[in-house]
Amino acid sequence: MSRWEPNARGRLQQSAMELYIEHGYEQTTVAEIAKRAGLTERTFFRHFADKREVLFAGAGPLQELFVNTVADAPATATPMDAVAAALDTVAADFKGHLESARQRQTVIRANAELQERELIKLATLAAALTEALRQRGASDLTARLTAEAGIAVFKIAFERWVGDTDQRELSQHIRELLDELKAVTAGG
Amino acid sequence: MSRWEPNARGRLQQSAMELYIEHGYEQTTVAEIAKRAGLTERTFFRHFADKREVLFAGAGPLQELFVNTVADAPATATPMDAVAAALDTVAADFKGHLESARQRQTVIRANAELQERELIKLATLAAALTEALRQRGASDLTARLTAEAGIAVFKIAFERWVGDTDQRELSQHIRELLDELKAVTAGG
DNA sequence: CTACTTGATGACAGTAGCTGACATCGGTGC
DNA sequence: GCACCGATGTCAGCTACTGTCATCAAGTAG
Repeated sequence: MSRWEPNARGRLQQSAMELYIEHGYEQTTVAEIAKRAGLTERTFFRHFADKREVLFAGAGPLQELFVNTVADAPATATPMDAVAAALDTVAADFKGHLESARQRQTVIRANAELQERELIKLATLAAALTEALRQRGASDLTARLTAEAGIAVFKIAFERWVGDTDQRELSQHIRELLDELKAVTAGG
Repeated sequence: MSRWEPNARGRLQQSAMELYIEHGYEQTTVAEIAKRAGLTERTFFRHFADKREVLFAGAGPLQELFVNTVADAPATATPMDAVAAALDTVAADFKGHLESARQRQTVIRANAELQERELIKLATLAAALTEALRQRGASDLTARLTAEAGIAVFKIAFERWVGDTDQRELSQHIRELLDELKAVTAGG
């Protein structure tokens, strides 16, 4: 028998999410999160860099999925094609997790610090996408802009997905946004 | 004669900038900034919501300039045309301030908290742009996406402007990015 | 001229996020 | 059996940030 309960990190994530929902992010102290998880405040900070980071554990895997899909796209695909393929893959990955996504977004939308953290996660994702596109031979300029446009599409599609009351899938929102992007930039 | 030296806010901004450059953002305490400005820590927090905000006083006027230019664009202009016009106006406004922009970006790039704050300022700007485009009659979807694309162009152009060693103007970078955006979304 | 109000600042105490240093003690390898 | 490792606890401390009350020049009313 081991000295401690297993999965301290997971318990901290769950406790944090519960408390952020119950009382709000600002009203929750790290000490409370740790206590609910059966740990101390100091241990919280060994697992997560700060009070915000505990909500963003999924960012790493999401970025991997994005980057791998771009890397695996056929060599003939344009940069935007490769990004579109990644968006499809990611949309499939979110399928069935609408409710948890909604809860998380509700917490984040209620607090500016959390929005900041989400934005920098998306910016990091865009940087990783940029690098993946460069690996495929795109120019710096093309890679950077395509990545930013792709992330913009993802961000807006995601917001609409969790905000909508109808039954549209994330992948449908993404397709709509990609079409709209083409339309919006076509003129002139 | 008045009771205190005038322009406390400006003195705080200048002191903060100097100290962030001299010793770095993290190594600077708010008490030090206030002391250099001849004030107390408490007064710093009456002028700025937090230690980061003192670097972003220009965000408000910038947003106004963006929004007003979009609003004043001819009724026949497409949403992207209106945003392009705003980008031109903003580029003209930055002309001649390359060195101060560089200093500021150097400080921001060295610290994650400051990058987060910059990102949320850009997101707020995108939201304001979205609203301005909606006022012109654009749909929610079009307005949102055009605003985000425009801000992406601005962000990348600005980075290249302050990062480049050559003599290209911000407006040239913006034109190049707008062309590239069209090219990148045209395919398929 | 006096009294009252206003507004920017100072003084001070307190909370909470976050860090460094050291102790603890099951599990693991030799 | 012993040394080491790694996850956790304990504790002291710094600093960002807030609430509250005091201060006092300048403006305003009468």
